[in-house]
Amino acid sequence: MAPDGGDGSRSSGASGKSGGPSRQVLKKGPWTAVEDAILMEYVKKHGEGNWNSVQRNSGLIRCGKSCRLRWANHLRPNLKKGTFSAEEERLIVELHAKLGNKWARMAAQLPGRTDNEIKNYWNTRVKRRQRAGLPIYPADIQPKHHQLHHHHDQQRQTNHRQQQHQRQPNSSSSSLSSLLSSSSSSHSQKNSHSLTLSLFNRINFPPTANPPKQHPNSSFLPNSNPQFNLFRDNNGGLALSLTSPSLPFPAATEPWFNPGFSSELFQQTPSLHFNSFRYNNNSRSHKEVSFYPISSLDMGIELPSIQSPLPKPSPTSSANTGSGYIIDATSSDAEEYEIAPEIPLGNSGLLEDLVEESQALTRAEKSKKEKSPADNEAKVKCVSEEAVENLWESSIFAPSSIGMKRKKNPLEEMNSMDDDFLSLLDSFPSTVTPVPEWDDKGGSLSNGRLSGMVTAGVVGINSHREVPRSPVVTAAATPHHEWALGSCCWNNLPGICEEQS
DNA sequence: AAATTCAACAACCGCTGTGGC
DNA sequence: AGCCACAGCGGTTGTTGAATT
Repeated sequence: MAPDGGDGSRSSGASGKSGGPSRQVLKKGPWTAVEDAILMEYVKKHGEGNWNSVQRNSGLIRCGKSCRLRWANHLRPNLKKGTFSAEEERLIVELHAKLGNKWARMAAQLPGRTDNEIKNYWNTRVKRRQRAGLPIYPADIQPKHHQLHHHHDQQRQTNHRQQQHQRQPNSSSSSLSSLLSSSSSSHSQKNSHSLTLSLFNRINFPPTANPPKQHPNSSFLPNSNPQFNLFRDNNGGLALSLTSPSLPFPAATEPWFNPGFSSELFQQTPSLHFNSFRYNNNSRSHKEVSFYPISSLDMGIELPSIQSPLPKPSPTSSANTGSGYIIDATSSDAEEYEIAPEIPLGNSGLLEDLVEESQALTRAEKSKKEKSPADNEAKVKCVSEEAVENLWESSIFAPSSIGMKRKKNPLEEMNSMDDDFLSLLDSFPSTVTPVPEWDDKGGSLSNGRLSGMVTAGVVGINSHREVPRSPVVTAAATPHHEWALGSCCWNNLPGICEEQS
């Protein structure tokens, strides 16, 4: 094994076990705007991959792993930021029921979303529901991944956790979600008929004025929800899109909106029309959540999270059901996915459930040795399910954007910034290397703005270092966007920025 | 107003899988 | 086959701001 791949991400800060070209102490912690700019510049010039060479060639004092993560989670085009839509949440729940803690695979089904994002969302959601005494999955979704084709993975993860426990006896590890995903419980099953809250309470979607964009290579799936469309692509994969581009950007009036970076983007591209959703958070009653599209110009405030805390169950109403919520599972979109509870399993994360599964595993091991016919049958089932799943996972097209969240501007970081920056400037290659194809198409974050920004930083606006970059509009937001982008193919990107016409 | 709690997010860590040599 | 470097994944932790007490 190659722990950390020698990418120097270990705490000591030495850059790699081989010593490497430099034994510089690698920077950790939050990324700065300057670092982001450099990384984006680098990726634009050299493309993705070779993350370990980023440090060598760009002067970034970051390990390759960190660079990859930063790129994947924040800088790459087509990233969708902001709160998850109800539909996305629904999808996440369904996918989790199906896949377990396979965040990356789930992310592949959620255009513009990262595994980290989904993971974070899930963990907090699980925590919240746990605290509220609610089952993890809504009544109409039952996990089925546990005893099927992911057993191996979970076994591996379990081993992994055990190892970590051995290494870190004090670690509280065993996260809730991993616990959940690795445990099949009967809890949810028990509650499946008494469950009174669906996470997806009634959501009112008004008809949109804009006709849905349709993937040219996809077939449009009928969907009762006028704001969301499901597509089945050529590969049989499913994808979700909004009928109008949803760019959860802040308005230019947001305090963290960096006007010098790309607010002009908004001004210069009148053709872009951003919609978002206003969340009518009747949070106290949680009876109804309504969305309606609004202009980005109307987005003066951060959208409240739909992941808002669940109300405390009233003592009276929660007596029997564990919660006092009114179920209103009107979402019909899930029909497209149909997570059928072939093996009805719950998933509450309760210890007893873990024990149960452990016993079940033991039994399974036994029967395995006996090579029962049922075992073979199960294997066949596994294979076929995997085949279906492979079909499922092939959809990728992601109209979205980079949306950056607020950042802080800690003074201490300001102090270190100059040093960082100077060293970066010293080592940043000045030669211009060929720009990937996609750079030509969209323009020029790099050679225009970014360089300018870096330069500007030199002459004195480095105090904006922590000012987050404004979101970068992708071609997805433009009417003539090539839809079949694919979140994995960056060699043919339509430009990170389209601000220049 | 201060302290506390919590949700959301960003980033790191440790591990596995894979491909090249 | 073994080693190494790298990419990627999943779990965990730390930080921050908002909400609550």
